[in-house]
Amino acid sequence: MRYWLMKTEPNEFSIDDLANRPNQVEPWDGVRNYQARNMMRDEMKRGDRIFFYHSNSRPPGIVGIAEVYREGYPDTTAFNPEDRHYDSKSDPDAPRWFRVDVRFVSKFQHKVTLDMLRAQPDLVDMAVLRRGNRLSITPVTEREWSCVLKLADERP
DNA sequence: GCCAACGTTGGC
DNA sequence: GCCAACGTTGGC
Repeated sequence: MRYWLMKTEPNEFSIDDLANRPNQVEPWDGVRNYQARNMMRDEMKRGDRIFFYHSNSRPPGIVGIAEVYREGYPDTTAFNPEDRHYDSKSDPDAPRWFRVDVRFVSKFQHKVTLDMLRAQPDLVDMAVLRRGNRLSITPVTEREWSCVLKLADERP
């Protein structure tokens, strides 16, 4: 099993939105970046765990855990001209964009903030913390995963 | 609202 | 294939 981190703006889609969905499942669509597409299409497997990260939030940070519920399949929002993520170059016969479905697992008592992550020596190499990183999906190592879980627990 | 970082686009 | 222009991301 692998670990991931997925970013979302909570005013667009938050962990509470996910928890309130029927079956607590939601398709992660609208991603229009090839690196993120490749991870969803090729690498993310059912049962993989996901840190749910709120960006453009005060403060930004990890708010809980989700899991991959359905593995990569075509993102049909790319075919819909009415959709804000419409891409005329995505052909239904050869889809350009993919999504996974994610399922809610748990919400932290307290957000593990970006500042807390940056203060951890064990997390200096964490992909999401790399300077200038804008990828909305990044891999997380097992070591990083348990370090963040510890931070979530330690918080009073 | 600002702006640094970075991906994408398109002219050449 | 280069690179300037442009758009987006996301912290601050």
